[in-house]
Amino acid sequence: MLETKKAPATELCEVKGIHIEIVEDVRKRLPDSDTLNELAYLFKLFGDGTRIGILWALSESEMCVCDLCALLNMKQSAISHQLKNLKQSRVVKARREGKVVYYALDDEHIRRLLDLGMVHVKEQ
Amino acid sequence: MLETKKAPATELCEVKGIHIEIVEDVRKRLPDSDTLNELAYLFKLFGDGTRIGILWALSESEMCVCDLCALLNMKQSAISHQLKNLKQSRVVKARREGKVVYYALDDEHIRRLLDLGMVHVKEQ
DNA sequence: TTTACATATGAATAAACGATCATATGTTCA
DNA sequence: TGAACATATGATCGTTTATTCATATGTAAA
Repeated sequence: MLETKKAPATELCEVKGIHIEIVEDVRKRLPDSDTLNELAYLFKLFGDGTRIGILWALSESEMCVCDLCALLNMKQSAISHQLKNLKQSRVVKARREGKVVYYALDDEHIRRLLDLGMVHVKEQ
Repeated sequence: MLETKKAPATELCEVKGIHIEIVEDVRKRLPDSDTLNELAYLFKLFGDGTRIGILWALSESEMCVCDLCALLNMKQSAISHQLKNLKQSRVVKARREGKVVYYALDDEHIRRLLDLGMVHVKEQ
């Protein structure tokens, strides 16, 4: 095992970049970082087993909180907490009927995202 | 503020479920939990600011690691670690040319996922 | 107006995660 | 063969996050 030579190449790497033209060109077309973070946050909501279970279930049928608990075998408060997150980002919507609150996917994009993701998973 | 009555309604809730038929019907159509977890993991990969930056950049152009470092202003090892995660799930692919490794999106589904997610973000 | 049920929520905690540092590996060229 | 560069990776660490518990809120029926 060798000792490091002298100066860390790492620092320079970031600054130099290999293909300045490409980097600058892509930078122009990159959404601003707020937008990218919003996008990341949307996907993060899909990126958890419990939440993806909720979403897939709701893509099949509107369901109340207790239905989701039973289906996914999770505590009621866990489901409620996650539904709150999903609702805040308009991924699901809620409708109260007496004591019961029914949840559903907010729009068709959500279903299409689920389907498209599944295509990638299924194609091995 | 009231004291709790007697027995926790919470436990029963999970078992009872309000709409047994719906729950059982949805259960039949729900993918098995391994598949759902794979799907969640795929979305989780999209659910981070650095990785979504990488992915959006690669949707514009093939780029090497140093290009991505410069573009996103991140340390080389951070980028490399994330590229490893993305590669493991076949979200990106790598091509070596001498010392330089070029990364690109693995297939068209990835680009479509990005676009579809952005539609949701943009429509306020 | 209590009781029971359905849902929501704050606090606490353990687990997962991303960035960093140090260093290793792989490649080219002198 | 050794110096320089590009990339990869293991270990560490601070932060984030999902779940749980306890309890609050909201609603309906007795």
